[in-house]
Amino acid sequence: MVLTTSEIEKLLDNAKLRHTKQRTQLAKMLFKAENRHFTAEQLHKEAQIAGHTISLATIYNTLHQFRRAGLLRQVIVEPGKVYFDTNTEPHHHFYIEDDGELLDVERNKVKISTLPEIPKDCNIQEMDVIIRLRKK
Amino acid sequence: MVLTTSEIEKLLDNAKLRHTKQRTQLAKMLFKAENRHFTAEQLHKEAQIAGHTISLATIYNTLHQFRRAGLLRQVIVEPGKVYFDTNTEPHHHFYIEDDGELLDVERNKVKISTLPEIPKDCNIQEMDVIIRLRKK
DNA sequence: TTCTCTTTTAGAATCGTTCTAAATACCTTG
DNA sequence: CAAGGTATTTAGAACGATTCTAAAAGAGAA
Repeated sequence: MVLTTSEIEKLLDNAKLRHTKQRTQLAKMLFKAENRHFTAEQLHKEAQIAGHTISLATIYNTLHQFRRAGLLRQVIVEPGKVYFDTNTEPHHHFYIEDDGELLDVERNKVKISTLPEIPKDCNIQEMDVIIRLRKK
Repeated sequence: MVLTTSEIEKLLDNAKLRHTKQRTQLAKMLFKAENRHFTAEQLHKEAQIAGHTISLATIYNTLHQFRRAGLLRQVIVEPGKVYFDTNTEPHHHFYIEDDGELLDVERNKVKISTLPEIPKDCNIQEMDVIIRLRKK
């Protein structure tokens, strides 16, 4: 299931971003029924294969704009590389170290029953659980 | 409490690493009673302030050797920067985003009662819990 | 000592990402 | 529709952390 043009327009409007060719193309690639994990470079390659001309700088700009608009989330599992995730619900990850693949773990699949005491001058911003896997 | 020279020698022997001036200096800086979190650059500055002449390349080499020997662990919480941790026991972290500080959370302070099903061709390598904090 | 192998080093190279400044696109308003 | 002003895109330079390279220095054995 791919978003229709008017759904994309609504999405960009909500994010207070102008409708441009590049943003529309990227939104169409990203926001489908299934959630996705990808890096900026991967998305750039994919866009080129799809025949879109879009610079890497624009990929980065757009991903950060989408992130600020709450449409994407960053996942940090490896030094020197940032993954983006279209699933913005609270949830966790499997990370398959052999091939750098990320998989979602639904929030309710990891039950955390005790939490440590938070330093008194701090608030919890987010909580990441990463289960690192290796292929047998 | 600082390790004695002979304790350092034992540590390097166990890691099957020759006793060199640089490795000894770094081991003395790192393995004290209290666990530490630091980046390669931070350690490099600290060594220079302590009056040791040691190149950044050697810092990196040595940290990776210590890690392979199980004396250190890497923590990945921020894009483009690797933290090292002298605490090699299974445990978790607070990460104070405002100033990039890492704090240990003892393993038993986070009780994980349910785990998701692991993909059948994989083994759990490690499990990281990072609680991201912001100062009020 | 001398020989060999390991370690250290400065500096170059690399990689993902961000920055810069110029070109282009978009959206008003006349 | 044209003009003007702002937003966006872009190529390429710059950046920061890390790794690599090749040469010099150090350690250990004979």
